[in-house]
Amino acid sequence: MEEYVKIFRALGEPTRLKILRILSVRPMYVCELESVLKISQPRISQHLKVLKEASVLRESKEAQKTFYMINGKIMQKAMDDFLQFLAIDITRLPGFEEEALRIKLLDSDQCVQACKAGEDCQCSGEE
Amino acid sequence: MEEYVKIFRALGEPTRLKILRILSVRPMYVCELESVLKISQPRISQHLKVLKEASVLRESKEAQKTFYMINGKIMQKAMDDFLQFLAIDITRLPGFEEEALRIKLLDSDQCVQACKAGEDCQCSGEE
DNA sequence: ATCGTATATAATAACATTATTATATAAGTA
DNA sequence: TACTTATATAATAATGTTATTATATACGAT
Repeated sequence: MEEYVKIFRALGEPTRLKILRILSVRPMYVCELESVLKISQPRISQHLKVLKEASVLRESKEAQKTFYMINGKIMQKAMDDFLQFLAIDITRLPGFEEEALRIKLLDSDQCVQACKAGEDCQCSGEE
Repeated sequence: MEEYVKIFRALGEPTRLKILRILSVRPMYVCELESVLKISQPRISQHLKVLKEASVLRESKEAQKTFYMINGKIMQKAMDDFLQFLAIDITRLPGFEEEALRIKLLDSDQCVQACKAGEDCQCSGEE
């Protein structure tokens, strides 16, 4: 799940989306991005780092320059995988063991049964 | 673009992804979520609000209870649209007029020409 | 070696997000 | 009406993110 958090968080920021949109025209050097975006170089470098760490971008060092390009397939794949992650049977999902159990218990859970039937509902603080 | 920022930011948070994953088992009342997640009710309500404002969730009020469910199609659509947004010709993209122009100028831009040729490169601070 | 260029990193200030605690609203019940 | 329940909202403290300014690294050229 952390994978999805990382990629969505990387994408959920306007400057980074802008960088991404520009790099999708063609791969660029940092100095080219600077020239296109008209924002400071450290700001660009930091955002590039976040995108790179989320595997959205790849870099290619050329002497003292760095060439950045989109990892297009990884983005498509992450989104497909994410929709799968939502669709798959929760009992098979590592990290959701307790939640899966509690959902099962919901239906036999007095409090929630009552809740669903429109009776008293005090579902918190138990266990 | 703000649309994408909003939805990705909403998805880029572990508690919210967890909520989403659980609601994808089936729609639930807030009190059920509380029971499954074992986290505080205001915390859940606040995250539900963020997800709702990103159109990822819909709610249905039933008396004093609120039933939350996933807006599955909107998520699929947002992701498709996003990949389109990256693929479309940038000169046709509202909000990217200046950037499109500067990319065009890149190739006629002395500084960047030099940069690409491996000569001196001082692409910032101009204009 | 020294200098300049391209990029990265560190430190910091400004700002935003998250979780908690306390309180408000709104609906059903006695 | 007063009481309880379900949920939302407000205020706050703790934490994380972003932008800036300053500095470091690493490479090429002189």
